[in-house]
Amino acid sequence: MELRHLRYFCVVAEELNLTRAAERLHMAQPPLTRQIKQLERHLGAPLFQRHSRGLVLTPPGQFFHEHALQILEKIDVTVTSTRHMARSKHRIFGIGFVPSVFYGQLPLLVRGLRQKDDLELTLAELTTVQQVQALKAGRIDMGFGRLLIDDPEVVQEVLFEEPMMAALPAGHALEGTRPTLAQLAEDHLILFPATPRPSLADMVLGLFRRRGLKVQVAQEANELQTALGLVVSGLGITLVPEQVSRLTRDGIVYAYLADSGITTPIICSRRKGEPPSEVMQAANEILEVLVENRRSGRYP
Amino acid sequence: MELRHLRYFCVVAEELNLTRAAERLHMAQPPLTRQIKQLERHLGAPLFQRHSRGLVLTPPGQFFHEHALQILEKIDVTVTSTRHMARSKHRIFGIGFVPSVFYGQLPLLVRGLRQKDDLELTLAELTTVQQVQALKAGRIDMGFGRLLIDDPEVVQEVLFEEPMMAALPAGHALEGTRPTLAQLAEDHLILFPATPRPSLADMVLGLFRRRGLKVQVAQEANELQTALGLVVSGLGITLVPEQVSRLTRDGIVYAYLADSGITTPIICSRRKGEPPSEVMQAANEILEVLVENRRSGRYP
DNA sequence: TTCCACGATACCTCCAGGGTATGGCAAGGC
DNA sequence: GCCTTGCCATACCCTGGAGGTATCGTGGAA
Repeated sequence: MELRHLRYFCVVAEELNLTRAAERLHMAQPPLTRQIKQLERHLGAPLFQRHSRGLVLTPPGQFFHEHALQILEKIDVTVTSTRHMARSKHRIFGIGFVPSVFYGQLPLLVRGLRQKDDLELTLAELTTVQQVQALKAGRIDMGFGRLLIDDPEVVQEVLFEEPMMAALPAGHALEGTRPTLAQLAEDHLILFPATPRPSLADMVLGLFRRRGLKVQVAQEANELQTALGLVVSGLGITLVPEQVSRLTRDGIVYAYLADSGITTPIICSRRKGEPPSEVMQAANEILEVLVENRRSGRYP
Repeated sequence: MELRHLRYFCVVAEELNLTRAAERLHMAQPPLTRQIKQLERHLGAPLFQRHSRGLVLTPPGQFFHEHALQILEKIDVTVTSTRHMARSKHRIFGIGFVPSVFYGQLPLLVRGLRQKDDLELTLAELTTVQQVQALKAGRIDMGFGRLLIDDPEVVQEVLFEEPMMAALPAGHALEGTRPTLAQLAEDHLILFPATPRPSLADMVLGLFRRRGLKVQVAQEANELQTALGLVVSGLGITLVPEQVSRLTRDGIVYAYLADSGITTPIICSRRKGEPPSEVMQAANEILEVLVENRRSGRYP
């Protein structure tokens, strides 16, 4: 499959007529028909129902159309940004983070670093795995995630272990108790983030799996707050880091777990063996203060 | 540019050696060199620095690598999901929504619909524009967004107008006041969601633009809570729908605006002229109750 | 019944992807 | 200092496949 397949498909999906789509694409109708058939063979899924006067998208065709558009859009954006970047001329300090660590002290680190002159920070939402890859490739300089990853080129430091709490719909039978993972496993689970993986979602699944507990995943959400919205909807329960519970939300109650040791680490990742730059030293100092504050319970 | 360019590029970026990359790709080294050069010409950006013993990624190359991997991954996922869907056999009621509407009553609509037997809901995070496209294509059946879009095939109903509030870092000079948009325009603005566009971000930009106010966008974030994290970081301020302020967060204060009429609509979009199915009727009834509750100030 | 719109197939052309051969450069080893 | 080696870039070549035209088959509209 090539991009031209996606491009051709999207135009056909919009026109629902191969002849008109071919005109838009400045090509003849028969080769377009063949390219669409080639795409369908590759996917092993019919994307259109053929009729004597035009086409109708099948449900898989509708699904594929939605995502093909997103893919083409992301490609456009990536190309444009890459071109833009090629014209830019300055060194930046890149920080990668998973969104769930942005509820605690990380914003204060960013605030501290921003007070330094002549430093441009870039912040990228990346999974921990992506952070490790990005560090190795030099795309970021520091990463904050939740998963321990064994990589000889990257050093990971556990800043602290954050307890996980259950997020339950208000009125849930377990409200006001300290539920066990076994009790929670009887409910449906809402996972976040949906993609990319592996992520905190997989860590959560691992918690249950290691205790021989089977869970039913009711839904996945991209954003943590969307997951909480789904909890309000009654689709199930979710597990969140403790800091998240500080944002009280209608329809949600949080509960500490009865099981001990149910924590998620906040992990700082750096490249191994790299003498720290001045910026990195400054970041490390700010981090030490933040970790000490967190350990001693001093919040801003 | 085709997908093979991205595939070749990613292998080269991993190996940093064209000869080894060619071996991995089961092709000869000279055509691989040409394909990479072709990609660089297309981008108008050098992706590698050449050395006598291998390559080094340039910063644009690093950036492009990160995104190319995401694109290829999304393609893989899309292909797999499309194949899976082709084997599936059932009709679903699809709801599209922008994340910021999931802080209010939408979760209750989902909860209500889930009580109906034999109904499978799918929930998709989509911009309002994407919702209109998805409705027309039959990919979803109802959408909840923030932008009015004139489309002859889609009916939009404004459920209610939600006031926008300023989210300020605690300690901000405007804390405890009712700031004007002009005052806010003097600060940096944090926008969300970053992509895709147009979205609530553009609606916010429009608020300032229509009053002849220029804003400086300090950063964009994908998630609303990440944007709030950036506010905590001191990067700037952001505007959020009123419902969001119910989640109090350390380091953030919310302020009603002095200007009147600064609201964001919650809009329900449906296909035009379609006789409502039983499910659609049920959804409409639940919505009416929710809207009435919201108007009369009765919260659950 | 006839006409037309439309997608699918058969056959054809030619270009671009991938091949081999080879050159140039620089780092490493002796 | 010289030779060897690793590696990327260019020149030239071949052929498979993308895209072309011609035409057929089907079904809806007039």
